[in-house]
Amino acid sequence: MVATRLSDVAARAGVSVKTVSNVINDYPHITPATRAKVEAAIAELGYTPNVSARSLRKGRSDFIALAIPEMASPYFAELGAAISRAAKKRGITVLIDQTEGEPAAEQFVLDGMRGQLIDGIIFSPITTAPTKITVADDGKPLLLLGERQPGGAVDHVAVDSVQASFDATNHLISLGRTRIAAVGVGGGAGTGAVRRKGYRKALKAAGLPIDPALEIDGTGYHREDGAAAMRDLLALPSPPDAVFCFNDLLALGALRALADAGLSVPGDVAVVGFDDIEDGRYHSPSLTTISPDLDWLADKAVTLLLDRIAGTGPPERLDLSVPYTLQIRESTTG
Amino acid sequence: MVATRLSDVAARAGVSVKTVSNVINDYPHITPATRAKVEAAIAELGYTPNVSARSLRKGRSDFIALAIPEMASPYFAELGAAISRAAKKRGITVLIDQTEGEPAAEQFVLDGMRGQLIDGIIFSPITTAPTKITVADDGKPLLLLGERQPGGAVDHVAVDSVQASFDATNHLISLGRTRIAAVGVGGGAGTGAVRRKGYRKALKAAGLPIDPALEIDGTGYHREDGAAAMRDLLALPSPPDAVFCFNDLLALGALRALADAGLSVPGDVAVVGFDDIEDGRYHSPSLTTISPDLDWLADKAVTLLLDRIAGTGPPERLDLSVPYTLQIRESTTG
DNA sequence: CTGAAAGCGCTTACAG
DNA sequence: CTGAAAGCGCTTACAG
Repeated sequence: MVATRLSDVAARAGVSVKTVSNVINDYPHITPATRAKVEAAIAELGYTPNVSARSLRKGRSDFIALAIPEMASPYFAELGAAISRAAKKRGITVLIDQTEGEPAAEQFVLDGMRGQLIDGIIFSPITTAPTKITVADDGKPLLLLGERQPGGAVDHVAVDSVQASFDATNHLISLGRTRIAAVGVGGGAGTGAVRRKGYRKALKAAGLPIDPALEIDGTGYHREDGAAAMRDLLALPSPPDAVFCFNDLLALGALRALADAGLSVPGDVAVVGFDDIEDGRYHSPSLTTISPDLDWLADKAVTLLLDRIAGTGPPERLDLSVPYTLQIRESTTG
Repeated sequence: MVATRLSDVAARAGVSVKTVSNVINDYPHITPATRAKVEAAIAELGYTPNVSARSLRKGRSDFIALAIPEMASPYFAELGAAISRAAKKRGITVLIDQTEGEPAAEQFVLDGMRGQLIDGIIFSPITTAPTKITVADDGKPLLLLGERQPGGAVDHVAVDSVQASFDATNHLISLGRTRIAAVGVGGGAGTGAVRRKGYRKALKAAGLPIDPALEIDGTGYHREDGAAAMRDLLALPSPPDAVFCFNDLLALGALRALADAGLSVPGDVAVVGFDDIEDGRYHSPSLTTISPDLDWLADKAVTLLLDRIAGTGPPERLDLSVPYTLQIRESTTG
């Protein structure tokens, strides 16, 4: 596009290209006078560096990829916004890649997205089992979001889902509920299994029975899955008096099904979600949910990935636990 | 990263680099035998082209930017997903840039996002007035989403907001409502003004009075703005019996405020939105709204922008009108 | 502190 | 149909 090159700036400022490059890259040992001359020339010519040339030479693009199942899903949209913001602060651009949960797309990510102009990858898998995740030796730095891979070789940043699910279930128990359903046990990449673990743990701790009829698959984690799950639960001989949905979309779908059935929330059935997306906060009734600190997550994930890219990260793989709170709202306390 | 270069492939296949390049770029006049040899070498070495080098040489990156106010807002998240998908089909990668409605960020976009590795820009402004939008002569191709700029020099793809707002308001009139409020008249980049135009037009056509007290600013277009607007409307000496909100988030906020006030929808107040985001479809009551065809929008926007980049677009600036439907749901018909 | 030159990995005229 | 070579615009040893 613009024809201005580094050498044009150098000519105009009366210095060598090396000097201009030094100024642009903020290297030391430039006299203020030289710097001023160069900066004036840059301004006059409206020069901007050619990113392709720089990447080619340096072997770094200052781009990272964020691979998520779908950006239109509110949790991932909010996550993407947080990560983009955190990266921008560090001069890094985020490329968002939608895998749509397709195994081939997820494998492409695990293979380092070869040919893509990126220095590293933040990946939220949904199809690939955590145990299947390994990094190629010649691959780009990879950081995983979501459920943990015990003993894996990849950095992780995630909420402690077992503990959070225990807390969510326990909240329902503390309200005196005894038939507590779980929706989303079939969730991908280990999510369903891990959250069910916390759910069952809370039931056991309270001396409540575990009833497989109350554990619903809910694969897909969308509103329609939550609504369908709730309809199934209401059709049971003895329906639940509370539901822990493994994400907020499932919970919002469940609330819709409860409204359709003419039941009151939390009077007849209390509902808890997971994620704290904005929809849930404004919904009527507002949704009790697990609220992870997305800004914390984004900051740590970007920082750690950039450390890996720079080769300055710790020698061992890291497993960071995202702070969260249980937000108690109308769907459990009226 | 990977050390394999074009010349390595050429050496392995026993041909020149030119031939390998020809195979990769699908140029004609390659014998099937040569092609097979080259493809075998590529597969054996796991070769992938270096994108920086290619961009530097060709002066094209096959990246386009999508500049939107915020990707966590459901409408923009859904728009971003649709545009990413449409671009991917054509081998183009979309870079999402969040302006957060900041004037400086929007100006940066209008200046062609200099220094960014992109061939063109799809831009949804929110702060910059449509009349202020012009393109630099040396700038990259730019395509605008949102309200029209009459007589401007930039391609546009947008819903006919006047007509759509007329339809939405008319739907409320046809239900016998007579005090119809409008929320969002202060919306950025002309949106509020244009939608109010359609709203007023419908009132006039029906012989209903225009009451400025029923036109609420609603700037921000988020749920909280809709809730605040609704509370203001309910505090009027004679509150409205219907509300046309200029986007779905405003409408969802209004529904929340109506629920808090113990009013029934649509019994006491009917509500219409604009955008057809997924939240509205599952909300209880589900939201009557204007539903633009986002896949149509994404396809046309990407195609037209790529034509501009290639220099094959029509000589005149284009103004494409996105098909839409009025989705009638519970918030107006119970 | 600065200059001249090589080279990152491609694509593309230019010859053959 | 293929080969040898130039050049896209940077950064970075290497000299001075």
